[in-house]
Amino acid sequence: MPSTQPARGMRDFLPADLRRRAFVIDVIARVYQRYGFEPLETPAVENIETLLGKYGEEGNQLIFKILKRGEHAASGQADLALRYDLTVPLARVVAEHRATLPKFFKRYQIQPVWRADRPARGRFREFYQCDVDAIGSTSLMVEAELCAAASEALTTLGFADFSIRLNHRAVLDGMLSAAGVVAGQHGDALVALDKLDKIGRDGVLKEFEARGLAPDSGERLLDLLARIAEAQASSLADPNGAALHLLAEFVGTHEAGLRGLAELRDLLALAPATAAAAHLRIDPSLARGLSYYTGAIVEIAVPDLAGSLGGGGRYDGLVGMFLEKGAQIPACGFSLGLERIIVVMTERGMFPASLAGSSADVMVTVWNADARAASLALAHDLRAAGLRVDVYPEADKLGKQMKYAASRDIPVAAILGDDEVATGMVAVKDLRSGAQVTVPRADVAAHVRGVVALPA
RNA sequence: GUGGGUGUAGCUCAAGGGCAGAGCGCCGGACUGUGGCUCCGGAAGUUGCGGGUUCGAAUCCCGUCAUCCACCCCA
Repeated sequence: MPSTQPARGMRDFLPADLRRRAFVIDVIARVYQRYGFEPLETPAVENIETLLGKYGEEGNQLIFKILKRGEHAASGQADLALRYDLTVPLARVVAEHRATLPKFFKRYQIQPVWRADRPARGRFREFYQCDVDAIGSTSLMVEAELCAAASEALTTLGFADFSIRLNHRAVLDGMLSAAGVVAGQHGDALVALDKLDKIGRDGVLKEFEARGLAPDSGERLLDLLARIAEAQASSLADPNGAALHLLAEFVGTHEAGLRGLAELRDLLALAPATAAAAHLRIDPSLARGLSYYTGAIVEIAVPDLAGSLGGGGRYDGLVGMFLEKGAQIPACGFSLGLERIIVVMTERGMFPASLAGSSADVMVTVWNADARAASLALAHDLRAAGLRVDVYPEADKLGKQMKYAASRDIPVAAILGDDEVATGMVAVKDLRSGAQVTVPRADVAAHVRGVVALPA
């Protein structure tokens, strides 16, 4: 007998799970829509060349590959793959439809992605991302609106204590160059630096050594980060300004670094007018793993989760990888991780109590075989009146039917027995209070509404 | 990918070489027109799977799969 468990890292979503997921997705989608983003869906499967080389070395290995079919099946070669994120498929779509899409294309996309990763707490092999991206503009207005949209989505869900860590790839370049890290080793240095909050100062220095980086470069970078953290803590009125000041000192005349700092200043100047205002925090140690980012990068953190709730950034070169040589279309996007949000909301008890409710407002009982049609007819009328109605499917003993309704948390039973049919009445029982009244058949819907406190 | 924990009834868990158990749930009855409370009875397990040690294995050993935790990485 085959196992009844879903494949490793995959999950079945039972009704109670799905209600919570649908609630979160609905909140996020509505906020995205309010910011003028349009819906998009793309296939689960992409040609493998579409995905390869877009995510960096780690990413390439985590792509779920689909072997060639037919006579090539034995070769182990893959020509298709499950999508790894929603950003690369978007870049492909933008390149494919660039002639007809609006000049500034703003889309949101809430779909599953797949990674051949080892499952862990809050981490799965199939999981949903909630992406918003704006294509076609290099303006920092775009970053500001994306941060605002993500902030508003989280705030609407009930999060108050999140921070949006903010950095810039060009600033990182400037920092590393100023610290004496040669261009070819920037990636290694970033990976090490990114772990500062987990492994501490000494851990980062060891990483530098392990990766063949000059120890004094590491020292200088760590000193800078420590000075910035200190300055942020002591300038509560303007921690971001203090951080930018120190970064500017350190970066000196590095051209890209100066450009990045100017962009961060620009973004911070725009943010006070948005929902992201209180949440943005310059964090010079933020690097992010994906290789396609070119400008501002952000990540959302909450205190009680090791990983992030979401992240994003500017990727002005990605769409160009699907275009004729030299062509480029600027883009910037943000992704909220549905699973992470649900984990934290569940732990904190943030879901509204109404989500735990039942699947039906009322259950119609079935007296005996002859009464089956009468019960269906009653259910039909109640449904026409807008109620959610379950009909017990068999003519079991009434006690069993009541027990079933109670076990499903259905608040009302409509009992249609011989006596009721003969007199044109229906017995309506409130299963929560035990109160039962017999009302004329025509009044059942109104009465049930009253019992479950629905508006007429 | 690394290290560790755990797999026994539908669920939560006992039994640590000598007859596989409890609570909850489920089914039937006390109550043939009414759930929750009570009482009585019942069904239910190849102890994850495969091998080994032993007179005898849920228990010890090896392997394997699943799952959880901490790392690595990420959403």
